[in-house]
Amino acid sequence: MSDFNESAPAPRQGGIAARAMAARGTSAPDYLSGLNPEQRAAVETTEGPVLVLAGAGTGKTRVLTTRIAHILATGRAYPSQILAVTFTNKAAREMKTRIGMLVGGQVEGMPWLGTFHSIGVKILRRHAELVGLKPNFTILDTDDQIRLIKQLIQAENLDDKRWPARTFATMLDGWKNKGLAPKDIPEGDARAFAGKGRHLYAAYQARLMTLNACDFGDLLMHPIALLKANPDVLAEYHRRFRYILVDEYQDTNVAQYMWLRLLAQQPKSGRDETARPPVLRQAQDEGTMSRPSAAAGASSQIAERSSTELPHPELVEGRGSAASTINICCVGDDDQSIYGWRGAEVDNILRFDKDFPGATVIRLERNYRSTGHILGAASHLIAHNEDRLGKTLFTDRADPEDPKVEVNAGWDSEEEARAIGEAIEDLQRRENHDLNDMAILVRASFQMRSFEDRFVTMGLNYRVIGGPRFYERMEIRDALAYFRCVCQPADDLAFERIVNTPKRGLGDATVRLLHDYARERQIPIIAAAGEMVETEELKPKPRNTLRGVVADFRRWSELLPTMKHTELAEQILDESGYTEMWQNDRSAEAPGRLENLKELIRSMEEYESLPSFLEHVALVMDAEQNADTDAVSIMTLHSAKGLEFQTVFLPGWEEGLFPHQRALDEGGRSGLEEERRLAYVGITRAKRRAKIWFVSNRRIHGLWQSTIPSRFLDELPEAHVEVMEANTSYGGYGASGFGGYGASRWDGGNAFKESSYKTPGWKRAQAAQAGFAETPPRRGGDGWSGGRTREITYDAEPGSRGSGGGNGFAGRMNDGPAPGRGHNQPPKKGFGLYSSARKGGPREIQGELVAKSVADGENRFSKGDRVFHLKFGNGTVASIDGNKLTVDFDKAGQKRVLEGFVEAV
DNA sequence: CCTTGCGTACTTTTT
DNA sequence: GTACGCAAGG
Repeated sequence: MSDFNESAPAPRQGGIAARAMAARGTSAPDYLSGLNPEQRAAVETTEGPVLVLAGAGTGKTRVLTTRIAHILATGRAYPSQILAVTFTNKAAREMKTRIGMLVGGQVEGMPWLGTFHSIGVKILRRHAELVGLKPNFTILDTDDQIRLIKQLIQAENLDDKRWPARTFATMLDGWKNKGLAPKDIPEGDARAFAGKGRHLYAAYQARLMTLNACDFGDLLMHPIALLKANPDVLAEYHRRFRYILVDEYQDTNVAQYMWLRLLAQQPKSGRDETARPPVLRQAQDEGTMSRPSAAAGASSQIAERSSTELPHPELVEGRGSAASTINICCVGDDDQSIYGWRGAEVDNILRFDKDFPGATVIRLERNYRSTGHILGAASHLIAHNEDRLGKTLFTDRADPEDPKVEVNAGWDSEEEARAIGEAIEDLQRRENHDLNDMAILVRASFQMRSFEDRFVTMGLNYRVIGGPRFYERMEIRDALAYFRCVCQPADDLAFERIVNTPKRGLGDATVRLLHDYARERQIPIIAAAGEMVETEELKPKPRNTLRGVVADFRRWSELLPTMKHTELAEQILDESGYTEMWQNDRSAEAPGRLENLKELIRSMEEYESLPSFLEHVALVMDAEQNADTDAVSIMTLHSAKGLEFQTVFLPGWEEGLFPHQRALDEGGRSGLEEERRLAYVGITRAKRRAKIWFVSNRRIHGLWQSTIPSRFLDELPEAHVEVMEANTSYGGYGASGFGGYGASRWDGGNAFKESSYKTPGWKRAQAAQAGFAETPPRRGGDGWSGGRTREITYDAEPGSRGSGGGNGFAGRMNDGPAPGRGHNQPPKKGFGLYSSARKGGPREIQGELVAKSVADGENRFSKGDRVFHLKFGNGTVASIDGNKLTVDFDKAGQKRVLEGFVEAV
């Protein structure tokens, strides 16, 4: 609350503004040197709405941070008068550091640099009571949200199987992304969930209010509602924020757009979700901050500012339309909009100049990251999209040594992993290539597995980026729930989460009783528990247990003010039996979980108290990956956005996977275009080398399916692409084999051989694709599941370029069993691989294959054999069922394991 | 109340 | 193929 009143302090000695000003040179300041003309324009056009279309690798972040430094250095605004929003904490952090580097020292006093959500919280905490919350409201994460919804669905007597809470949560998210309150949702949605859609939404919101809680969507929704309903509050913010900067504008959703429009005080226009009273006021209204009205323009701005407030009279020099005070600068790239499925509206960026009339649009097209081949390939590909503002990346760098973008074919996903693994080792060996500077970017996370398996057997260091984040892990959430109960005795969801964790015999029945009791009396569950242990309503056993739990929480709560928070946290976890629970857990993950808990306590050190820690956790916590060790990164294309690598591997470019079938089915043309943008993002991550792969067989949902090359391959320009005829060290695996064709060049000697779109392998791929393009689209199916592989025929004209990109539907390839193959077996081709794994120390991964490909009756083991298992140790075979063994392990007890996972001793 | 077994689903993910 | 969640059994 405080800094509103001190909103225009004189620059502190050594404060950011002061230092920035001191750093300012007489002519062009240091920070401007090294910018190209477009970048410089983007930095210096401070007044009026500006859209910076920043292509991949064109120095977007640099522009953004330099712009802020410039605004500060020229005295246009104080740090506290700049609103700078990003999407992720990571981006916010990076911006903070980089501004700090420009301006020198730490970025103190940029209180309004943060994510949409964190700034939303900040606004909301100040004015919580205006939307019916208390300032100390809790922020629910997805998990809490789902559990709460589930309760509501059950309360409505709906079958939670037919109406899953997950689905509702997704809908909710969609509504909130669009800024729709219960009364605003479309009729169709209102009738969803057995006609209770709207009712459930309203009930959910009501429940949040009684819990004094918000979900993530509310962090945007509430501020919007609040600002709309309270013009005086809105006016405060208008006076405060002299400059607004938005990162990754192409990712904003409707709600974020509304939020920005409100704060940017954009007057009513055609597309107006943010109707608001005209609140352009003169500065004399409030405080010392001055903000000129739209009409007042630049001159009055200077006139009104006393020397003590803003010491630099050249405040508003020239630029920008004097008639506009909307100093909003949005930076983004429509070609990198890949979050449509979670509510991002590319439209926001596409029509920026209509939303903000008179906007300056600046294109950054000079790329500093990649080679000409990579840019050429990416640009040509993305040019197939219709909905774009249009930008062409270029670079001056031209090195004839630069490799073209490679397209490689493989037999199946395992070969793909193997070949990429070898390519990585090759680069490492021949060029001393850092593993840290290589990445494998996949469309879907299931693809990661084959790489992990392969790299484990190869002994190649890798790290998976993405995955469940630290604070989403079960043990972390459990621990946090304990802390929440101690700090916020009204946190029902937290209490419900851990009453019976570790198991203490307080199951569903007891919880339901507690719940009912609490509801009836309108008190928090913990309080209800406290009361109920004094009554006869519970059975003696649960009653005594519960009494113990209640006493524990009382005790911890009392310790809260006096004890050091890290120690208290440890004590809570120990005394509750939670630590012990994992110590006794035999599973492989248990040690890791204990380690995570320690890490959690460690990370608490940085905070003052348990409550202040909890405040930050909800929004800000994530696990930093350690970059100390050299390792290849494996991640999804989505999480690769914003990163760059020397070499990038792009596997899985097959119809149905990439573009993904579901994106096609559900998104139509725009779905396809988003997939194409994803491909563009993938290629442009590479500085020097991009290696694309596709395979002809992939296992999807447990079934092997034949696949055809992605249409995106056809959209790459030949001039920048090299089609590789490949072979691997496994000889028999000619990589160019499509659906049963033998390796055409597997005798071709070492490594890769240059080829082109004219090679037989490529033509076969085309033929296959042409054939499929003719198969009628099948609607309403669930994509890849439920089919069997079908023989691919190659009777189409060789070399005929399939209609490829055009028809919007991938051919399906699931109509009958592939000849010569059981439909549930890995496609066998070549020789020796699987059988060689049977003897002589097969590794676990290959062992799995053995287990599956061995025919019945050929078992290696018989009852009574002594065997060894990596995880479970030694044991005795108790019974055999096909390739599954039941083994009595000496330590771990009886388990069913695949034959391939054990070895004879 | 806790374990076992079956059915179902299965792209992407930040806050 | 596998993981996860729910429903029935000990």
